[in-house]
Amino acid sequence: MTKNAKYILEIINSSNVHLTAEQIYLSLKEKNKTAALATVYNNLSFLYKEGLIKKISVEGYPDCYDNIKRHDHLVCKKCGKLSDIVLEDLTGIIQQQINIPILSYDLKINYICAGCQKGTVEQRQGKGRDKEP
Amino acid sequence: MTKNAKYILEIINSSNVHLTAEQIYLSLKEKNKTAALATVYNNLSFLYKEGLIKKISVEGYPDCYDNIKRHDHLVCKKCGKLSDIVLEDLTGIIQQQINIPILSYDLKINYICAGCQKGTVEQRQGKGRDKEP
DNA sequence: ATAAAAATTAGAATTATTCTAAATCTATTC
DNA sequence: GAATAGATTTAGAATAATTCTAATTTTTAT
Repeated sequence: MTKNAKYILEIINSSNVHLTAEQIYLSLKEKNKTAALATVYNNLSFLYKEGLIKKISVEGYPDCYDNIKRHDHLVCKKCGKLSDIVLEDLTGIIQQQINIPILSYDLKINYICAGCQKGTVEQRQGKGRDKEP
Repeated sequence: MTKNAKYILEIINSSNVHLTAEQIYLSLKEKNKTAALATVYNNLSFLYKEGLIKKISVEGYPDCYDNIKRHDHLVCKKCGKLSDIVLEDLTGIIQQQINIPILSYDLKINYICAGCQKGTVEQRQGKGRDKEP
């Protein structure tokens, strides 16, 4: 594993939020001034193939990266906020109902976060320009 | 609801696969020769906001659209194939473990599809150019 | 029939990501 | 320790998906 790959893995594992490639790039630059965004993508792709990190896709937002500890996600339907939650392992319940062996599963739970309930939270930055008024 | 929106909803609801915006555009053109891709995006966005369709994100592949009947998804980790599966509703089990009210959930189950087990399936077309040799 | 509002179109623009080719770094051999 | 091969990184061009803009067309209400 190269130095950059190690740094990037460290950044992901020590973060308590879900970072995008761009955010990881900014963080990597603190350790390695000359790092390029392409290096981040190269290494993310390598780490992902090796199964050392997870990738999370939420519709309307850029992919972000996560550690591989088993956990699920909460997604706020209003502001897009993504957070971790640990629920019981559902593999057994799911496997009972499928005849093919399952490798793993991704569970995203949609809700409205506390901030959005109150109505005073700005939207998470999604793709493209601004979304709604 | 406009004519195009109706057509698009019909296309999504009557399809037994998961269509991308591009595929919906091609399908829409059969009904409406002059349709533009932007119209497809406009209407998908409208239908999504109205809760009339679902949007599915799989890392590495363009978003695709789905009907709103409750069901889960199988994702082949090798070729990216996305298919439907109906499992028991897990809302109860999940809600028991969370104090905030949940709206819904998205469950994606990772497996290796029959074709990939045998080894003779071409990869689903993802983003960018070709992936691996 | 006319005016106002909404939807559509075509194409430019944007964002996230991948690719390319040259440059740099690393490890290995003599 | 220099020469070399291989891997990694860099910088920027290229691409794909999606969004935006502004002009045009369609629909609706008057």
